[in-house]
Amino acid sequence: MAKQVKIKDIARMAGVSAGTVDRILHNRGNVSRTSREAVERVLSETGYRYNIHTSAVSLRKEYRIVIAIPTAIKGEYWDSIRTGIEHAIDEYSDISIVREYAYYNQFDIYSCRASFKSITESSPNAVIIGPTFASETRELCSELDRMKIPYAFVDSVIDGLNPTLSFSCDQRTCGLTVARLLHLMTPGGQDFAILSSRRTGNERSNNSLARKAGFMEYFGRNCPEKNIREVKFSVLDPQESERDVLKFIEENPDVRGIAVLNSRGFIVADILEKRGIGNVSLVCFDLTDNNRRCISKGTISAVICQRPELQGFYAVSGLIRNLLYNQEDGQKEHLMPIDIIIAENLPYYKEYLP
Amino acid sequence: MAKQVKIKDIARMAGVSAGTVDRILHNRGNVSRTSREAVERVLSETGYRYNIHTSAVSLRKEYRIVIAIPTAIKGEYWDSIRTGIEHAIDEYSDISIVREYAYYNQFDIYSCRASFKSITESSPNAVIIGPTFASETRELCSELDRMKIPYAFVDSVIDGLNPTLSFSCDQRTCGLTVARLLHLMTPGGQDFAILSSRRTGNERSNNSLARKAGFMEYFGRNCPEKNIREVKFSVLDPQESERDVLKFIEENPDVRGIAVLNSRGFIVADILEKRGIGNVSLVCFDLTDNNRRCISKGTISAVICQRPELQGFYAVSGLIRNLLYNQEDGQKEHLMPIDIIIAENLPYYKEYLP
DNA sequence: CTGTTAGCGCATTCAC
DNA sequence: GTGAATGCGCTAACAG
Repeated sequence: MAKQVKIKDIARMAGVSAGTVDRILHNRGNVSRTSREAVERVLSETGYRYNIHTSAVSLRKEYRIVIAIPTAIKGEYWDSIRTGIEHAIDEYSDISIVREYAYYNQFDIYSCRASFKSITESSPNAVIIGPTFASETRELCSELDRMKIPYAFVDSVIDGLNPTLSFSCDQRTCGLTVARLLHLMTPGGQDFAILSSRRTGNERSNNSLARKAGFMEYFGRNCPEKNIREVKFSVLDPQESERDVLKFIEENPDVRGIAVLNSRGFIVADILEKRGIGNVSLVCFDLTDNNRRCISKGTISAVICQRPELQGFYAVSGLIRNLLYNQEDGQKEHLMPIDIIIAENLPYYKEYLP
Repeated sequence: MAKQVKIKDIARMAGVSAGTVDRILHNRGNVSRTSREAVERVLSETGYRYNIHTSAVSLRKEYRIVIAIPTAIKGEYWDSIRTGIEHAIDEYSDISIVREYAYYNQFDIYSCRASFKSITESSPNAVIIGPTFASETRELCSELDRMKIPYAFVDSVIDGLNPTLSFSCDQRTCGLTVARLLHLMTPGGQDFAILSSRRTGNERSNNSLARKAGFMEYFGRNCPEKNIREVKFSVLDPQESERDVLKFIEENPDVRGIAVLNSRGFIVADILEKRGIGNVSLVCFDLTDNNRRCISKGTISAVICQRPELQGFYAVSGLIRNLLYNQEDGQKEHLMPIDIIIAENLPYYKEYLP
């Protein structure tokens, strides 16, 4: 039963006017110590929370949010993040939000630099960053810090930076989970493999390392006798992919379980299917359209989903809360749930409903 | 870029006043056919959506929502639903919502009748129902229909009724998923078992049947050679439970995988652990505190989670939207995702974050 | 430094 | 059947 008390009430109770209370609530300065103390006391006594609706009504500014993420190709990982972002902007359509995408090519550091440069030049009200290149991101963030522009990370976090908010999964735990699933999905398997992408520049390299560490940790702890092979394959050139994968399979006929520690599991699945190799189980990351197709078909056994849509959604809503209501209170680093998708629960999987 | 246009704009464009537009928007009658048509045309042309904030501000009514669910014991299934409900009410604290719980004992049909009777007598603005007893629920709903009170189902749905909203999982698919997990978790297992609760009255009986059907369907389709035993055990009297479970294990030494098609998996897990029976894997439903403990410990292999908190949350928010904004548009029946929880992804599992 | 005041967009009387 | 007028709680500009 909080929320009855209004700004006028606490003004009266503190013996000041509504304007003063408002100044205090928004750290807008120009308030005497005595007033501030009186008001703050009443504030905490009453547990005042202002009405988000009336607040939004009065506060009729326009906010510009720039989103700096790798190019979002329909049905792929970054597109899910984008979907969540759009969803949030739509949900908050009562507040004027202008969003601008500053896409960059995750394999091209120059495109990243160009994109990041344009951001600080346009001085937006907030930024959402899908960090790929560490040092470029660092530079961008230190500039944003200087300009006092809030920013949120999605997908992953760069060490040593201090974003307003971040949304990502614990990648070591993802690796553990993948290992567990692969182990389960490969009854009697003795040899396992990690396939990772060759030539992906810096692509989420932190993520990949942590995933691998988790994966190895699982097998080291639970079945040190298993052999874990590792090989890189091309994810850009289909012919090369096929050659890489088939060569690996030929040379390692005892491998029965393959983990692809990125979202490109479908590439491997499609190759194996095409060649009629059906006795190998496959686990990978991210519920992209292609992976979805392979799970239904059974050529991928399981996928780890990091709730990319929700990451995007929360990044926007969190930044809006920060901009509108200075809500710094909450947690800053959010570790998302790690979802497990198999053929059975795929049909009903979605990240939000209404 | 919708949402620029306001009520005054469309009033002007239709050559009427704001009041008339409002009457049309809220089906409040007293409006001429010509006006209505003019306005509706402009409305659809502009894709008008009114501002949820200003709307909420003006619309300063108090709403009473009654929640009729089985008694929520801390850390158990219905308590998660309750948590989601509370969370939503808190989130909507800007709108005056009074909630009243009409708990009933899910094993006592008389308590259910009494609880349901009190509901219609108090004529609330909306009702959330966790349906257990089918015919009692039917009666309640037909009364609510008559009184034109919107109601939402959580956890499950009763056939032939027409709730404003419903949130539940597809139980057959849950059964399939449990079967798949149990199959995976029990390498080399030949005999499997379903343990279900004895003496639970009508407890979610529809759910149980559908779950079992899904479970049997999986094994029938994928490994018809496996034997599926079935036995009931007490979930109320610990001594009796123990006797039931141990007797079953003794008589069926070849069973290596047990599915408990309700949330009481921990009871079986604890008994097995106590007796040092470690070679049996166990899969059950719902991430209760007890099940959580058993998953961490490894005495339960996997759990299916039906996002009860989100069910509660969405039931409230959906009803509020219905009450405030007559938003009948959206989908009515919502089938929740089916989450798979194992030891690895348990630590980060949560239903919402910020 | 402080109090007063004019809206924000919408819902709802209340005269016409 | 209709339009003008009032107020919701809060913000921000302005006058002191």
